[in-house]
Amino acid sequence: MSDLRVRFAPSPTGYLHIGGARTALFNYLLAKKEQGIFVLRIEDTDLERSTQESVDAILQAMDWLGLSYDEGPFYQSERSKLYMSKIDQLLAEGKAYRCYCTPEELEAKREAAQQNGTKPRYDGTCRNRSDQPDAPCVIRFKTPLEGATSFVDRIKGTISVDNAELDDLIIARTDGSPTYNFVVVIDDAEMGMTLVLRGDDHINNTVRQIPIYQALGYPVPEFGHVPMILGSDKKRLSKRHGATSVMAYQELGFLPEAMVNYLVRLGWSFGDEEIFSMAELIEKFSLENVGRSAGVFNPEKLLWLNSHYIKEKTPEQLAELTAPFIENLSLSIAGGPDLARVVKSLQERAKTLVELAEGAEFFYRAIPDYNPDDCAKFITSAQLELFSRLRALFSSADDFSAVPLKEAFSALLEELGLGFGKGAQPLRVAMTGSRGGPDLFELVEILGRERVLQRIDSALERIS
RNA sequence: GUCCCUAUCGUCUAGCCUGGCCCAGGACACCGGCCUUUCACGCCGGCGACGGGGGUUCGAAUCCCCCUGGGGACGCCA
Repeated sequence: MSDLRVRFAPSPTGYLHIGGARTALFNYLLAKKEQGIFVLRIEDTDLERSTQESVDAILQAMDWLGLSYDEGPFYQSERSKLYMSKIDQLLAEGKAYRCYCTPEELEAKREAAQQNGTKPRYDGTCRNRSDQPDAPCVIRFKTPLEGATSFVDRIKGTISVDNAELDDLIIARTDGSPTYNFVVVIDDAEMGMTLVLRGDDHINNTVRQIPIYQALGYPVPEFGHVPMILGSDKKRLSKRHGATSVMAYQELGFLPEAMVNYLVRLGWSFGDEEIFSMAELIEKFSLENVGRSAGVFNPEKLLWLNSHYIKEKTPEQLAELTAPFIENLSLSIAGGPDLARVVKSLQERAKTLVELAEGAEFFYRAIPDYNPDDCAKFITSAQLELFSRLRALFSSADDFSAVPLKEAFSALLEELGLGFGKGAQPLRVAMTGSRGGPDLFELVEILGRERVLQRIDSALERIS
């Protein structure tokens, strides 16, 4: 048991996306590895945009990935009393002040600064005003005017910014509600975080938050900033690049093991190893091996990992996972061939559960969907005798299993003077509707005598 | 624009701190071959990178500087 305390603090304004999932994962892994505590906190200070659906979606996605938390979820919306008292404290100590500038005035100042070629910052108009009129105002934090704020980032090393670059940030809005940069500090401090590990888009926030810790007399935690995830065009990952929601990948037929493995390897490495179970990650993960630069999200590699984990499942596990996807195809599994045997025959051919379900389709249709081109080639009057003989063979076979069936089939082909491929392809198309798919006699066995005969009859019908 | 971060194959990365073992290793993708009744899997092989320029050094992917590229931040959002 170490005293490490880390957290994941999403704002419930949408689904858990790929980037958020990775920071959550890194925090989780670190906590597990160090036997520390992983806290979940919901940052819902923006009441306008926060929704319960988003909270549920985030919780569901974390659960799917296997990221359990030790404390929480805590909701910032329930902690306003604490925040208010801290604002009062800063005001009383002269470390914060009321600002009466209107949004319009600020907007004008920002524009002027942009024109000037300098960073738009609040100019401190109200910082030293002596009157305190009873008018709408926000509360601003007095950022140190001189010196620099620096910290040693656990991933990036020393980061330092001149305080002159910073401005007096708003810690409470006109309606009195506290803002993000303020509540984050209070929560991270009050919840005893020893390390704040978040996306590197927060680096700028970190240097603004450190003076607040100091003003409030809190110990400053350690920080680590994880690089961003980019799309294939090196732009920040967004919907334009495809699915960004973690749960969208679940619907696409991805396994959580694959997602976790992919996410962790995007920005972290352990020598030449590529495949990691959660248990191995907990053992091997460390911040030292996290890269410092942004990475491009690569769906191809995710797909490869997914096919790897599909192959690793037992047929029974896979059957359970695939069943809902088959039902999505409006097919009924009940009454059809045994699903575990079906997925086993398809297992090494599918990269996703969706592909697996699609591959299983012909098993669960009364008559397969015949591919016109393949039929035109393999189910023709030239195959009339073949199919008739096959019908007789299959109906009279004593042992309806792959090996003896294949032997009998080979003997028949020899008798007819046909090569194996000449006979196998027509049979395959008759059984599955097209070329491609599992081992022919394996699938024949799985279908069983009744369905096989049905399909041969159906093929014979098509010929005539 | 200003500030912060960052820079090895198309992509994820190893190597960099502690220069020589690196004319740079692995993985995905791609290409070719083998296996095979099909499609896949698998196996074997191939293509492919130290962003540029200056230093330092006997020697630099590794250390220093500049340039350039990329990302982020600049909100009464989080």
